[in-house]
Amino acid sequence: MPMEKTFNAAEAEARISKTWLDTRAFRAGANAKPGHPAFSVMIPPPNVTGSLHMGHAFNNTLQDILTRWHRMKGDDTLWQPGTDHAGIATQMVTEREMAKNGEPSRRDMGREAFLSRVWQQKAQSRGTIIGQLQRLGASCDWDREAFTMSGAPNAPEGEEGNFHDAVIKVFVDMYNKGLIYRGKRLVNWDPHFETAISDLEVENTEVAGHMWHFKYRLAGGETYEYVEKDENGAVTLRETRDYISIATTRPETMLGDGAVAVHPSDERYAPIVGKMVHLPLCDRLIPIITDEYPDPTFGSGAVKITGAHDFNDYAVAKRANLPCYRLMDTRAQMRADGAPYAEAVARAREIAAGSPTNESEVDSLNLVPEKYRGLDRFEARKQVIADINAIGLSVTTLIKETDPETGSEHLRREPVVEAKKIMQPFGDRSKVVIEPMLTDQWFVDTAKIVEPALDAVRTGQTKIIPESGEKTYYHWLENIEPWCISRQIWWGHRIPVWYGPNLQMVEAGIKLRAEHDSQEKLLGRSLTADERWAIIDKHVATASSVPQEFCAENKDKAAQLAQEFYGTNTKIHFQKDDVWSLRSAAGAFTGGYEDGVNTISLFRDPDVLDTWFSSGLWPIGTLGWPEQTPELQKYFPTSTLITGQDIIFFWVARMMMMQLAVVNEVPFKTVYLHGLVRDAKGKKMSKSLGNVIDPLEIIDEYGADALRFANAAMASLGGVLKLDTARIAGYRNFGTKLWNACRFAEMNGVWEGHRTQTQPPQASATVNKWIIGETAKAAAEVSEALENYRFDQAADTLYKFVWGKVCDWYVEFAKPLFDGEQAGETRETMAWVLDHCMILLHPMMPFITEELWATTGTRAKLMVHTDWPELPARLIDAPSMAEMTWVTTLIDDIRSARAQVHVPAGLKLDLVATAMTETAQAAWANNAPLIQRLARIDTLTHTTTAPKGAITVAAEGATFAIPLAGVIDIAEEKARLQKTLDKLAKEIGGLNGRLKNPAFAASAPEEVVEECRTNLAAREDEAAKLTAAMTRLSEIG
RNA sequence: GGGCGGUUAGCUCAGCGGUAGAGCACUACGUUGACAUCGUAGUGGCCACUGGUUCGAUCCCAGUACCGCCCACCA
Repeated sequence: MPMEKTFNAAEAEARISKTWLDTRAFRAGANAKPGHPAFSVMIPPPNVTGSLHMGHAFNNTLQDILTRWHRMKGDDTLWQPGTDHAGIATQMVTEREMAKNGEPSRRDMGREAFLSRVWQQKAQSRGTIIGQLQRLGASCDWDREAFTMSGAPNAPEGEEGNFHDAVIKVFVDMYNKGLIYRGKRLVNWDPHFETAISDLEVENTEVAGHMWHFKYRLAGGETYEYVEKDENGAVTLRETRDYISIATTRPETMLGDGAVAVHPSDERYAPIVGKMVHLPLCDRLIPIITDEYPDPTFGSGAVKITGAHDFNDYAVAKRANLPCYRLMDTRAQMRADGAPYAEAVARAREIAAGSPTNESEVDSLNLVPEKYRGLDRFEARKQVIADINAIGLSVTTLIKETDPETGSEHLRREPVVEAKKIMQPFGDRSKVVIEPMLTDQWFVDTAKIVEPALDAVRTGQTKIIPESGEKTYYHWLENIEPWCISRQIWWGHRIPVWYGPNLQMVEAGIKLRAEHDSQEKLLGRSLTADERWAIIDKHVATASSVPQEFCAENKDKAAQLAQEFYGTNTKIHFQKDDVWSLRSAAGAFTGGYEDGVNTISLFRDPDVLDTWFSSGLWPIGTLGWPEQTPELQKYFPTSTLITGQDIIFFWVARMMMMQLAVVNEVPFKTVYLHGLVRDAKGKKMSKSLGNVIDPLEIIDEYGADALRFANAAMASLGGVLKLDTARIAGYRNFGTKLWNACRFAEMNGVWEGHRTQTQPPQASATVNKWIIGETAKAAAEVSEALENYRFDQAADTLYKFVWGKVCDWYVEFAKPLFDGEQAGETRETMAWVLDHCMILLHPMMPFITEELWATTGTRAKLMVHTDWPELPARLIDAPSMAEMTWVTTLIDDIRSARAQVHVPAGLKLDLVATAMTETAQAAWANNAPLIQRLARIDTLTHTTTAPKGAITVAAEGATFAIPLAGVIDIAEEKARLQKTLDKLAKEIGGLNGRLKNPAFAASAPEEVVEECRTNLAAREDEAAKLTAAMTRLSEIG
């Protein structure tokens, strides 16, 4: 059956993909040759509920090109696929889906039920992205598909695997090595998802904000002389003040202020440092303290310090040992819990006066006055401002107003509110304003594991390309902050830590148990819950609030650790999962108590790990670690990681740190970083802009190969990736071009009885020798480009070779040859050349090449397993190359000359040679039919004198004339010649200028000088010929 | 504020010491033994600006302007 005119991608891709999958063509080690190295790539796992976007398409195309290339080379190749459980994102997607379906909410169904619901969601979505990757042609070993939550305790059937075990083991190991710790820190809190997030998950965005100025009055009605001076020390303002002025962009946080800070060098406030001020709206006094943090030149120079809701203030509060009062709940509403305000503030005053306290008590005190309790933080802000304005504690300014009716002017006082651009933190997922929040969280002590990760890149053990990526990497790692890894969500790896009472609490527990029992005996009844809690609180308050941690792989091991810790005289009991607090932990003492054996209650930490903690273990986790699997032996460290530069910190740096910390090896030898795929204009693709290009639609329209080739072509190192559909269409056309060259070959019997040949035929015709050489050249260039991750150069080379050399010239040259003596050799050559086009293109365009491969000959193996060529340089035959350059240049020149003087394209002309060197004559003789055909020349005659009324074409070693007396417009031909002469003159001028400069001859390398001379001679020769032609034309007209 | 990149044909980009290239777009012609998803020919550039190094700079260095991206705690 003859070939169709075009490749039917829609039909063929599915069929070919099935063949690959059915034959397990992508399995690890497929096509591996003995003695060849391993080549392994870890896919950046897409979110399990995600779908393929252009970034994936780009990223995976590059991985696939490398993988297919190495597989063809015979390397032991593994491309490890899989998906990420993507904690917050997946939980969000599932909850949204549940809401849509009218299912009960997450909290209503409870943790266990919700988790199985997420697993269900995962099962549903998983096929989507995997199928989409397969449509792209991704040659992953699909039998090895991994999942970052596989083997989790609640995983359903079919989700076995040990990724979860690996994650937990790493946590436990790192914990035991002191690399992971828990602490109450100020963290970024996402009020929408009600979880902590890491620094990296915060997006700082500039928004329009306001700055308000408040007065905090000095206690006891004290006053001071407030003096401002200019830079020369001259007094510019002097007044008696009974207040200090502070500025804030977040007025609602003033309710939690612990102090006002000024710079120690700030003379304006020197008289009042150490004095107390009234905190407006609150019955509290706070001190004026000094700290290096306030900038005397900014605002009033005085800063309110709210330790629990601002990162800078927190640092100041720590230095000054100020209590940090938390004002908001997990949803960033003003707290409504705890004791009434009057009670809380009374206790706060005691604490301020020096009464002993601890972190947990401070945290439990709700210092939000009743009227603000339960308000959203932004609502509270409005209220606070209004209330401060009302009591006259805003800094005001005088405004002159004109009464529109009477025209009379009067002055009015108005609070100063500055409009100001402020940087505001937003959650990268939730897009809500992030609240610094003082909570207990788990951290990786990154400072302790960062050095090996830095060294690995510094020493070149791991190479990052482009090189600028290394600078970014260093910059971040050298300034690394502790990594908050606990998340207050449900979908994820639960932190393997159980809490029990610390020894102080055990002691307190024994005491409270005694009190509890004696009370009951005294009253002769059971205590009420309130009575019981009162006892508990009394005893717990004096104990350290830090719980005893038991970090272990599982419950049993935790129990074992606990038993060892508390001694045999205790009974270990696990509290229900979802509730935990130290208060209730202590409360457990009032529960099971039998025969002098204390019941110790353990609670498992309800939090889960940051998704990036588990994906940080992707390289070893997917290979079966902690088992020492053969795959781990063979494929780790992996060869190349290809990923977006946007996750260099999230993922790359953390993989480096974690792999080094866990197995003391780098996870990969090379990291290839690429930018974000943007639209043709360079804009970010976004739904709101409506410029999103869906890779699947592109595949439907142009085929996967076109998209892939476009991706490769735009993958220049470090550049911005602008995707233009016009370009994709162009590469689809490129595929068609190759297709039709093969179709042409088919029509000419090239494929008859063809079997794959690694070595080219012994060619006698220059054209065949030439194209064999061009093929060898292209193959070498493509290999080199891929070696250097220059996908763009590989694509460019192939495009130019296949279209510009094979199709434009070789196919045309072959046409006359098929009729001659060298027909057989030419058929063989063409088959070999086209085979190599397919092979070299296969990593980039796998579908069309696999299809052509099957269509065009008898093949021992699928294209996907065909050997990558290593063609010896001797195939590049210099004389043939030179001769064909002469031929193609001559054809180009004749065509150009004809077109410029408007000779009809179809008209065959005679050619007259007025001068020809031996080389030129040989070149002509060898290729006459080719030239005649392509330049539309009838005959070649030789004369010594050029005919009059002819156009002239100068070639190397020859001058040709095309007699056109009466046909051509003399003026037009003169113009044409003049144009060429002008160009030559410019070149000659340049070359001459250089050669005549003595410094040039003295300093430039010999070969450059020589090349200049040769060039000049050639140009001058050509110019002479054309000048002569010009003269002849002038003689006529 | 700190860091990293970019500025080359109308558009999107290569090139990065020897005097500028591709694709697309555009113009003219064209069914020449595969291909109109095509062919042939052509138009189009003080390679951002200013200095410096060099025999020679689009390319190296310094500065300027503009444009991106990343990081950052000015209340």
